[in-house]
Amino acid sequence: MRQKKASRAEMDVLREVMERQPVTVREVADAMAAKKGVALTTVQTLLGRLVTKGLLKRQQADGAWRYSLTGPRPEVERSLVDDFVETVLGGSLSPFVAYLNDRNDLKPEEAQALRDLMERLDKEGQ
Amino acid sequence: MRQKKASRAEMDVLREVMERQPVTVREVADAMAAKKGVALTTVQTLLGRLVTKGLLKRQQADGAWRYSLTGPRPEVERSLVDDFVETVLGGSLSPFVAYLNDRNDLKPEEAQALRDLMERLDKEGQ
DNA sequence: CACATGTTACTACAAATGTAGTAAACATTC
DNA sequence: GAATGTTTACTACATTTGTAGTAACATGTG
Repeated sequence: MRQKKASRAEMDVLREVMERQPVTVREVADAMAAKKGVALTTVQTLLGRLVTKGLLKRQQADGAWRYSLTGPRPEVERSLVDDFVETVLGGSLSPFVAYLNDRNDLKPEEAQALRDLMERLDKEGQ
Repeated sequence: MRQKKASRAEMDVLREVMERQPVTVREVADAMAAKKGVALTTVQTLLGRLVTKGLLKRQQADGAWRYSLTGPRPEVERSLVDDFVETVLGGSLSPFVAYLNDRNDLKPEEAQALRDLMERLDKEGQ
């Protein structure tokens, strides 16, 4: 089930939602205001478009809509990576590996996760 | 020097260029025709936009323009990944790790590269 | 050289995106 | 319950993106 793609601006709010769901328009706007001044109504529009695209849903909660992901977060994130690797890298992971190699601030859990993956790959025998 | 971003359609041709540079409009169009029917002039427009955005440059070669990356490929790819991790994943790599975990068709070199990275991380301590 | 063919430059235009204003609906407070 | 603040629904509009047509220019070929 290929997910409809979010635009770049939409991604910004999608990320906020992922991190605080279920969240209100204002909360997202405030969170974003920190880095970048964007009007409340702009956020509202973006959230609406994300709902239309099926990435978000919203439910009423004490007099205001609260937005949240339609699916489990890990799956959504996964499909984002999936799309990126496919459309941008053309399926090749080497650029990603190169990137990781240049980046030395991996969080311990992340490093651990990668380590686990390697182990699994080894067990599976290439 | 934050690179101007390529749109999705532009990415398609950018990838072709990366793989065959320096390449002509027709070559890119032909290569793409395989998967997706797109007019020669469309490719031309896209290439032009990529030049404008500073991602590609072109030089005359026996009567036809040949397009190629303005910078070294690894660097371009890296900045693509960089941008993705930043704007889409918000800097977190866990989603990527999750993705890798679900994907079991890593090429041996890629798996090896990841393994090398882990080693380096281990050596670096923490 | 007149024509067929390939190459490039412009132009076009609908759809998607980025950004936001305005006004109607509610809720809150003297 | 009139004034005020908050939330939501619509509408708007300039850019950017996706896609391509047309015309001008160059070039190889009888």
